[in-house]
Amino acid sequence: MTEISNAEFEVLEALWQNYPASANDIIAKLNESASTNDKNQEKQWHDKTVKTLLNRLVKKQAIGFEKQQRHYLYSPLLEREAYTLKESTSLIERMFSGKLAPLVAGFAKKNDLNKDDINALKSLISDWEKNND
Amino acid sequence: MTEISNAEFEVLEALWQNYPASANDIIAKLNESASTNDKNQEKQWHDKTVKTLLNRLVKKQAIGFEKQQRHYLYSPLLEREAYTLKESTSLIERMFSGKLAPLVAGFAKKNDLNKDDINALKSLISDWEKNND
DNA sequence: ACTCATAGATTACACTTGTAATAGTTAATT
DNA sequence: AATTAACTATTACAAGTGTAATCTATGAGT
Repeated sequence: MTEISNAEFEVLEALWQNYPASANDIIAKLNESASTNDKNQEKQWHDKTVKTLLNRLVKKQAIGFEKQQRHYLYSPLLEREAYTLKESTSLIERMFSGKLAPLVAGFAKKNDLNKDDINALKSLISDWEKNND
Repeated sequence: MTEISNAEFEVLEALWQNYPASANDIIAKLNESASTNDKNQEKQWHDKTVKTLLNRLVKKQAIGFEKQQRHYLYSPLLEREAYTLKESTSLIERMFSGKLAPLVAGFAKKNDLNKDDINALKSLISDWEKNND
C-alpha cells in the first residue's frame, strides 16, 4: 500500500467517522465540522477535489466502494487504529530512534500535558504492569 | 519556514549530530551508519543528491553555512528539539485530536513498550506532578 | 601560468500532491 | 423519447520530492 497524503488522510478520516458513505456524504461531513459555530472559518472542500481524492484512495486501495444504483458507497479498507499506529511508529522511529519516552518528554517540557493526560498515562502504565510482570 | 521533506530531514539529522560540517562530512555521516556491521544494507546516499538536499535546506532556511576557503561549513538553524516537537504535535493533532494518550495506548496495545519505556514514563509523570500540583 | 580536480550552482526529470475543470454516462424529468 | 441533472472518470497544472547529471568557478598541483 502506497503512502496516503495529508489531504487524502482527511478524506479517509471523514469516511472512518461514518461509512459506508456516498461521495456527497463525505463532502458534507468534511464541510460541516462544527458549522454550528458561525465564525467557523474551516477550510471548505470543493467537491471536485474530494472526488479526486476518493479516486486516489481507491487506486491506493485504502478504500473500496460498491455500486449503489447511480452512485457509489465507499468504505475504508484500512482500520483507523492500524493506520495511526503505523504512522506514529514511523514518526517515532524517524525522530526518536523508536523510543516513545522522548516524545512524551517533549510534551511534558512544553507543559502540554494536563491532569487528564497524566491520568490516562498512569492508567496505561498500570494496565501494562498488570500484564507484563 | 516551509516544510522539510523526509529526505531533507535525514540530511538535517546528520547535521544535528555533528556541526558545523562540510558537505563531505555530512555525506560520510549519512553513509557510515554502523558500517562496522558488514551486512549493513543501509541506503547509500549519492553525493549529488545530498548536495541538492543541502541546497534546498539552505533555501528553506533550515540550515546556514559560512564560507571556509573553497567549501562551506553548514550548521542547522533549527533546534532539533523544537522541530521534533512541532512535528509530533502536528501528527498528534491530526490523528488523535491533539491527545497524547491514544498514541501511547496504541503502543501499549501493540506491546511495543518495555520496562525501560515504562520507567521513563513514570519518571516523566512524577516530574510533571512535582511541578503541577 | 596552466591544467585539473572539486565544490557548489544550475538543470533535469519522473512522480506525487493539492486543487480543480472538463468529458463522458446514466438515471431522472418533462 | 429527448433533455437535463447528477455522478464518475479523465485531464490539467503548478509546486514539491527523490534522485541525479551537467555546468561553472576556483583552489591545488605541476
